Amino acid sequence: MVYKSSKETQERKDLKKKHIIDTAIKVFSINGYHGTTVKDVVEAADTSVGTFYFYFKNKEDLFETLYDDVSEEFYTALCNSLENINNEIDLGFSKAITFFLKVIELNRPLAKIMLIEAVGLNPRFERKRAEVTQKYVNYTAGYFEQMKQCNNVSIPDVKICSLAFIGTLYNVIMEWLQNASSISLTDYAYALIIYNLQALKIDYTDSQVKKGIDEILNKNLNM
Amino acid sequence: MVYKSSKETQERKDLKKKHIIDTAIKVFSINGYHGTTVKDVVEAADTSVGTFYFYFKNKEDLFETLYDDVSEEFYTALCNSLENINNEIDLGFSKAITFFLKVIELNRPLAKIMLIEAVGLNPRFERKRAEVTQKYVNYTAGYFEQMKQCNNVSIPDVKICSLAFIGTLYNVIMEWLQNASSISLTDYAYALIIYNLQALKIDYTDSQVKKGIDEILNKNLNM
Amino acid sequence: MVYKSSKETQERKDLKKKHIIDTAIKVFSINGYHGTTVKDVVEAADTSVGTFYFYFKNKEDLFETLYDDVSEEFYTALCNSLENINNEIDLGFSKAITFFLKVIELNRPLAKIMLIEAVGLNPRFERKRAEVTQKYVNYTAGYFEQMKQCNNVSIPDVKICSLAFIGTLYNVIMEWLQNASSISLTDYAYALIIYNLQALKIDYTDSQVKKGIDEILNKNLNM
Amino acid sequence: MVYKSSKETQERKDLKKKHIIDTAIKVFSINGYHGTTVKDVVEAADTSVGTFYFYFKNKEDLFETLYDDVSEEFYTALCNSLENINNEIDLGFSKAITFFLKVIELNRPLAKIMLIEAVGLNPRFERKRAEVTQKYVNYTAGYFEQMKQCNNVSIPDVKICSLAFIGTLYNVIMEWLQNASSISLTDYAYALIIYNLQALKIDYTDSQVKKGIDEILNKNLNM
DNA sequence: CATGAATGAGCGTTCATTCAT
DNA sequence: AATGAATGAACGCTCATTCAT
Repeated sequence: MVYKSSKETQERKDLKKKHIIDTAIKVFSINGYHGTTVKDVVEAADTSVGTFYFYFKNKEDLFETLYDDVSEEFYTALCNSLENINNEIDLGFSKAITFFLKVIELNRPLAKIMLIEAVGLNPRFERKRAEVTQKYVNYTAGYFEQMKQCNNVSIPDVKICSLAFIGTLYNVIMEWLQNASSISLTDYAYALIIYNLQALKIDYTDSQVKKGIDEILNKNLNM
Repeated sequence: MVYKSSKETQERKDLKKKHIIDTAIKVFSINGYHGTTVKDVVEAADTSVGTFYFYFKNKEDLFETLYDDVSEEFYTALCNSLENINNEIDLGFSKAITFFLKVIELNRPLAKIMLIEAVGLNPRFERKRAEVTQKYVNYTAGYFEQMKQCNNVSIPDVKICSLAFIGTLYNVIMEWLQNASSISLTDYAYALIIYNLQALKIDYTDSQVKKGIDEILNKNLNM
Repeated sequence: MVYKSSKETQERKDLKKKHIIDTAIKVFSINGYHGTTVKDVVEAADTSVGTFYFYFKNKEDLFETLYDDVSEEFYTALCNSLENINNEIDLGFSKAITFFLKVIELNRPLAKIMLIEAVGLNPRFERKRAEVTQKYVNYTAGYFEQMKQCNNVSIPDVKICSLAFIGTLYNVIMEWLQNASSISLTDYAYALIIYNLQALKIDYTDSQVKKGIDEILNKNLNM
Repeated sequence: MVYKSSKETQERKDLKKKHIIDTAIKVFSINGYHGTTVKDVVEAADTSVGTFYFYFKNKEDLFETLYDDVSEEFYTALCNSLENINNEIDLGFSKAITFFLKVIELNRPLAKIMLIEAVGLNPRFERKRAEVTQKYVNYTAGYFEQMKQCNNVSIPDVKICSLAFIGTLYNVIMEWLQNASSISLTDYAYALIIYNLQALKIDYTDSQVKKGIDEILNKNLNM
């Protein structure tokens, strides 16, 4: 049953699978999960249904792998952004949020899938999504916990504050996704940062915040 | 010609339509929109497909009326909750949020539909949902605008702060919806209130916040 | 079971039935039999489905009565037109055809139902239509038989000639029905008359034919 | 990419499509368009609904392709039959009509579809049918035009005479279709030929007509 | 007699999935 | 590995007909 697959063919397979996933992201983000047929995907990916079912168990399997990929990508982005926070918390926090918004902005279709298309698919997937969301919240929570012990911040309940914090990001991004893309998402960074800095009672100066934003915006991101 | 348009039959019709909608809320909140067939709804409502299509143009029409109803209900709840805020802002704010959470808690299926099932249905409906969300944001924004002019609060951008504020509520509710219902949503009220009071730099005392929460929790709500 | 129905109520019933039939003719001629629902008819007739089923057994019953009425009307027209033929055959024949075409022209919707909508409805009705058509053919055949014995005409097979004769009328009328109604059907009378006069080898003069046409066209028809 | 578009598979596809069409002709000619369900067709063709919709856009698409095929076939038959007319017009004309009737006789189901089932389907298709009919009429008209210039015939209006001519054929065929199939359609040839020869004032001798009929009837037709 | 709410059999159609090639 | 023809369960929806009021 285990055909000998040389490294090269394995690579070709991986590439093909990746190609289908990348195409599917585009198609799903335009037509939605239920509005997209397997035929739509394979035609856009210039392949055939048969090939599709060679690489994926079924339509939901595709979406799940795709969702995992995307979610991983964003998770890494979030982690990277927060890691850079050192003892200049206001600067680091500003940079982190701006960075995250920038990542989202550069990957609109991915964001649409994560935040819109993946919601309400079916009970089973809803559970999965809840778990993924939890992971994000936990990561932030861990961070907040750390801040709580080292600094003079006001966080009555780390978990709820994490939820609240991510909620602020979520809703601003949602608004941006649903409206014209002509506006830059990072335009919203300043108000969003202030809101959350104050919410957490982190000491900050306006200049540090603006400095953080600028540093990120002037940096080149490659994703 | 207008024999049967008598008040009684009209009332019976309204009741029947309401009955179908109420049943549909339950069914949709369990199986999701795509997981629910028209047959599911009519069987649960103890009626027939023909009758269904007498009252609704199609499945989407049902969901739309249902969504409008639910959204209206929550909107009213939000308005009612915020209206009671007078010059004791911290108390009023606490009461408002607690009240809103309590309304949600008492209407779990409705909340599930508003926040989960209605998302990512299809591009057309997505637009509708964006508009409804906008309505909520605008209402809160109007309120924040008012506060900005009368009080010593820090709101750099009213619109973004509204989005952020609603985002905090949204995400906490989502977490509650996706997990076991054994926990009371209002348990999250305190941390949520503090987060947003601080975010808006509203002067508050802990006792006022707790008083506000208690007042609402000990009050009987009839919806 | 036999309710006492005074003459007046009976008249009212007849009128209502007639009203529904007349309305149905219009609706059927526009949307076709299968494109017309019972609801369409009753709404156009400003009545209710219940009432409809009081007067008619079902949708097909309506069409059948309607068809019978229309067919009777045309049959009478055909008979009347042919009866006037005396020993000036060419004149009489011309008048008859022109008259028939004029009747059709004044009753476009009826003609559409007879010649288009009634065709291919279903096997059962197809038989009925064949019988009705036969009646027309037989009448004409009887007339041709008569002509054959009295005059110098060439009719090898009375039945086939009848079919052929009616076919010429039929096809010209069909063409007129399917195209813009801006052209008058009677414009086709002359060529049609000549075709059939020659086909039957009836002696004719051009002036007699034209006289026959003119006499009918200048006469007022009330139907 | 074009592996399976090999000649063989393409041929198999064409055959399958043809098979469905041929089966459908039989089924439609028995039950009529509205009396035939897609399920009826696929069961008769020993295939599945999915396959049906792989080859045809929908039920109407099937009927349309089928109608186009049939109509093309008869058109070719008509053209072939008329082309053989040379300077012995009476002989050629007789042969043409007899040939056409024979073709019809050998393809009863096709004729039923063309002349009965295709009528009154719906306004859209009615337009299509009118166009196809027009094509027939135009062809005959072209022929009559030619005769008019070369020979001593009496045709006041080429278009109307074409309509009339085709009408004679149509009605005789209709009668044959609607009644028992025990009678041969070609039995009607003689009377029909005489009717139209006289109608067009074409010089003819009885022997030539009979010769024309016989020649066709004794010839083997392969269609 | 009149009404129109209620019924449900049955239709056309879609599309995820399989499998022979 | 790749193809795409074949499958059929399952869906949304229509509409002729019934019947309680």
